[in-house]
Amino acid sequence: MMDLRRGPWTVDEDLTLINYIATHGEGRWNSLARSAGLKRTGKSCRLRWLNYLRPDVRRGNITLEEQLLILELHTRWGNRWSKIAQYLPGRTDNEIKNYWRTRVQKHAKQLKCDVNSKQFKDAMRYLWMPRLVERIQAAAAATTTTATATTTGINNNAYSYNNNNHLNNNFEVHNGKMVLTNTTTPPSVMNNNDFVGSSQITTQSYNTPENSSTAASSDSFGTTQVSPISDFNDYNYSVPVTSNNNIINNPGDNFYQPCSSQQVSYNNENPYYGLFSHQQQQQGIMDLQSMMMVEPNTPWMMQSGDSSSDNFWNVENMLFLEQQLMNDNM
DNA sequence: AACTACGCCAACCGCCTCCCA
DNA sequence: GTGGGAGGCGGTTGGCGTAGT
Repeated sequence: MMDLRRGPWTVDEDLTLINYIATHGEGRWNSLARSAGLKRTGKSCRLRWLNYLRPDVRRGNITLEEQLLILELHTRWGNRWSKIAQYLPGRTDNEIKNYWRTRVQKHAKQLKCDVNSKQFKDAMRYLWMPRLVERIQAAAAATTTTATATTTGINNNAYSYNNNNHLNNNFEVHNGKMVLTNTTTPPSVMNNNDFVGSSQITTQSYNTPENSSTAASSDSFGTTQVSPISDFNDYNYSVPVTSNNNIINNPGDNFYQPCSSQQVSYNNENPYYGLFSHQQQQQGIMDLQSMMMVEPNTPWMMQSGDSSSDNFWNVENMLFLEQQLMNDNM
């Protein structure tokens, strides 16, 4: 009650908390705070641990792949930050929430529309997300020219407690397809309904650095079973479409698709292939054009060459998008 | 150099649910 | 059944760094 500290944590406090948890484990945060001699509330200790000190917390910029995933998952679940965070290993709900508020809402502000408005959601779907896919592809293409990537099924992703040596991507590209991978503990509360529709959920060992070299199958090795609930490895990331390429607005169980040769993928001719139906593309571009017409010099019309990581609606993109739609018409 | 505006993000707050006595 | 504690979650705030003037 008395003499409780607030505000930023000191290095000493951090070390005290880390050492205490290393010895006694986490949980029962109020008594933990008292026992460890920290003049903090249990809540404060819990938050500090989960959002900052936890060994597997991932720091640094949100990658393109993560941005894409956040946008997609937010369209499904809204502000369910903790649920979204479950799909971005190493990222905290706080971090994702901050990303959304600072970056995404900034764009909505630039567009002079509400972040929850149809206008803005269309802008995300028809501009931002395709642009992200395109950039991810471009980056992947650059990578694959220097590396001989093979697709054999399960990836060997070592589960690691080293902050900098894991979790760099939830996606990898194999044979030109975005493949959702998971390199750490899958969501502990995930159930099958959250995930794959028709495909079989299998269990999988998550590997310590010691056994990572033997992780090329879904067999259990009997070592360090972290949370073998569902197999995150080797799922294509794609915007789900029906057989006639109509986008599934609420993908539900079909969102993450298992790898298969029939998987809709992106190609060089039309990066938006499989993303949106022709009608939706038409409607989307018309909506966006009408937005642009209102105020042609709105600040979100960035100049090309701006390399801002989340700048997606520059003149180049708009022209490119329009060109693609015109080609589609022919 | 000084000041201001703005973006980022760690931390806090309040409400809710769950669990257990 | 119920009251209280613990933990979880989403919204909000405030401090710090930096870019702009």
